[in-house]
Amino acid sequence: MPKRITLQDVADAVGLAPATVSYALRGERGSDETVRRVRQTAETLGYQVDPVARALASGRSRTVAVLCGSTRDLWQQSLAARLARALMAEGRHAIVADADGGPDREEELLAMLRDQRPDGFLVAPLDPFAPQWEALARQVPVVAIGDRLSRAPSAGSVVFDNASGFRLVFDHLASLGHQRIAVVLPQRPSTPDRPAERLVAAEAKRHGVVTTLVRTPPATSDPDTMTDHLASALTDPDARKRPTAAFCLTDSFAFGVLRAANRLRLAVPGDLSVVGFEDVEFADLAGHGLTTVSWGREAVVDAAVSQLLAAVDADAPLETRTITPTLVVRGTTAAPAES
Amino acid sequence: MPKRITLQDVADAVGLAPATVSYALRGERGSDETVRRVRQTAETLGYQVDPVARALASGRSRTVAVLCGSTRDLWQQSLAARLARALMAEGRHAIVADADGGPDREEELLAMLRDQRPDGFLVAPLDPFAPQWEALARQVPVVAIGDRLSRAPSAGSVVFDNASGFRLVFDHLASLGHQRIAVVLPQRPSTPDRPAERLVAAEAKRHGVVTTLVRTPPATSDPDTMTDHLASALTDPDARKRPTAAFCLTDSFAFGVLRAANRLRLAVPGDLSVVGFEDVEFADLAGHGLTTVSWGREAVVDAAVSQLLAAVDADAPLETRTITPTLVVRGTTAAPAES
DNA sequence: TTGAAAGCGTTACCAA
DNA sequence: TTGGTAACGCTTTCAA
Repeated sequence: MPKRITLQDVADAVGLAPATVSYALRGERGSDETVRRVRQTAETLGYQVDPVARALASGRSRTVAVLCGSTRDLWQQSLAARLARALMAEGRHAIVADADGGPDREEELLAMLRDQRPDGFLVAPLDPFAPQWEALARQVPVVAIGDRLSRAPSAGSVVFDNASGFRLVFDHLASLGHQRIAVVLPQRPSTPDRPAERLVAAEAKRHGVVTTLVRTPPATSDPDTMTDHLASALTDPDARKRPTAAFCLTDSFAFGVLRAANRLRLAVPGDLSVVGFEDVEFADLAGHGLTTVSWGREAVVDAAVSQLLAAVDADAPLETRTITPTLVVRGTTAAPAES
Repeated sequence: MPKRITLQDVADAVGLAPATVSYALRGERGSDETVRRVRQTAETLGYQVDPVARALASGRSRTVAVLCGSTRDLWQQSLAARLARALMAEGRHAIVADADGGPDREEELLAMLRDQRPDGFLVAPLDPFAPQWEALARQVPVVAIGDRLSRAPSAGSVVFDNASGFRLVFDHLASLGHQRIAVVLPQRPSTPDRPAERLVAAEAKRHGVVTTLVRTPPATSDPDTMTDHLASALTDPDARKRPTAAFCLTDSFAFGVLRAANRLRLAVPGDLSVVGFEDVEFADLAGHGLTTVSWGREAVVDAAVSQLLAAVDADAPLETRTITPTLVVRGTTAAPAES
């Protein structure tokens, strides 16, 4: 077990005090000459700071905690992966945790993560109202993705312009002549920044279309559950009451709908047009293609990471950034003629 | 900023020395009565050990480092997410890093991760021959996924029974009458545990079929690149030389092939049957379905995590575990008749 | 069974 | 500009 080279070793080698070496290495002080010598010696000795010791002494760790609601959801999984990559690119470690659907688990994880002394938090909150956010945001920069943390004014956020997104979808479907639209949304209550019900109602009214809300459990690995939930909504015995389009607020749901349609022998898009609300990869390959609202993941990741690191490094104030959607049309068709 | 409650605080409150409290909390020693009192007091005070201080003092951190080759690859992304979830379920933190395709980056990250004092490593090695694995594996338990670390005999591994996987695929395709099969594989050299070329040759010989190797760059976000690479292999002007099936060693490649086929106006599976070699979700939804070899991700994750934690906690020896494949047939059809 | 004291490797404050 | 020295909060060895 090769013993670790410590600051003390470098100090001894260069004939200075550990403190001086520490400062020199960080470029915080020291004459140019000293800094040069110290760096040189550290280099040849192969010295590397010990991040753990540093974290204990300084309270910061060059680590960012990423806490997401559930990586079972493909969008979040890909988001987490991208955030981690972006952070690494900035020289930070990501420590990722997954609340896996439980708000209580979320709270517990938060406490554990805080103890790791991360320099900042990137969270996709399950419960944006939870009281713990406030205390957290006061201690360390926090950027929430998807919902603002209403109780924690000092936290930053990246939110989605849902109103525009809904408008794009309903404009599209209505222009194709769809009169009855099923909206598939998660069971958990909607939040101020994702007021699904309200937006659906508004769009329905604006276009004079009929909507059916289908609430499904969060992305489950079990497609059957999903199918069961969807089947009843899609198979009204009276064909004139059956929805001709499904608008899915999660792409996982969209895939669930496609599966359900398969089992029910509904042609997509012949009998049913399907629209997703995220932009998972391979939307172009699903069946005849899946029309989606795209939010530009790079933009989301960048808005979150750049904002957080600016706050961490330069103490920049946190803010709310809004992501604007685009509609990518694939595979939706006009509503089938009434028979 | 509410001051942190330390071991000292608990010790003061209960009237014992910090050392005693430390031991009692961990259940390492102390009379039953002492342990009870200490725990009780810690509880009411809301004491939580500081993981950073503990890591510095003890050298262990209840953290596991997960290093993967590239989370751009969907399979690895999902693997990383599942590993993280499994680790959390066992009360460990995951610190995930992504070498993002570069073996040199891999080496660099490894050094950084080691400094975080993880209790173990879970790696999907880019370069299983790299010398650094040996030193690492001697210091801390390492489990490699996908390839054994030949230079690090003390490391454990989870490998895939590729021979069986290839056999399943070729048996399937040959039985459907396919005579010319394109095999899409990554450009990076094959490894002892993934001897793609050798297995292809063996299967080709066994079934008397013709194979074409198509080497593509690793999972890229740019579908065009992929299409360009594939196009030439799939569009021999002489139809009797054109492959009737494509066997893709990565599902990302399979999706790439499906995209390429779309652009080339090749019907799938009419003109071209496509088989994937991983089991990404939604394989059932891609076009008319994608036949895949499934490796049971739960099994992979479990084999890796349980083995690693047994070594960490109980000093159990590490071993090589092999995952056996299953063929999931979807959407492949008989080879088109020769014209 | 309990406790005192010496680390663990840095950083930060305050003198020199 | 530099250096002592005291944290940081815990574990561990060695004595009591």
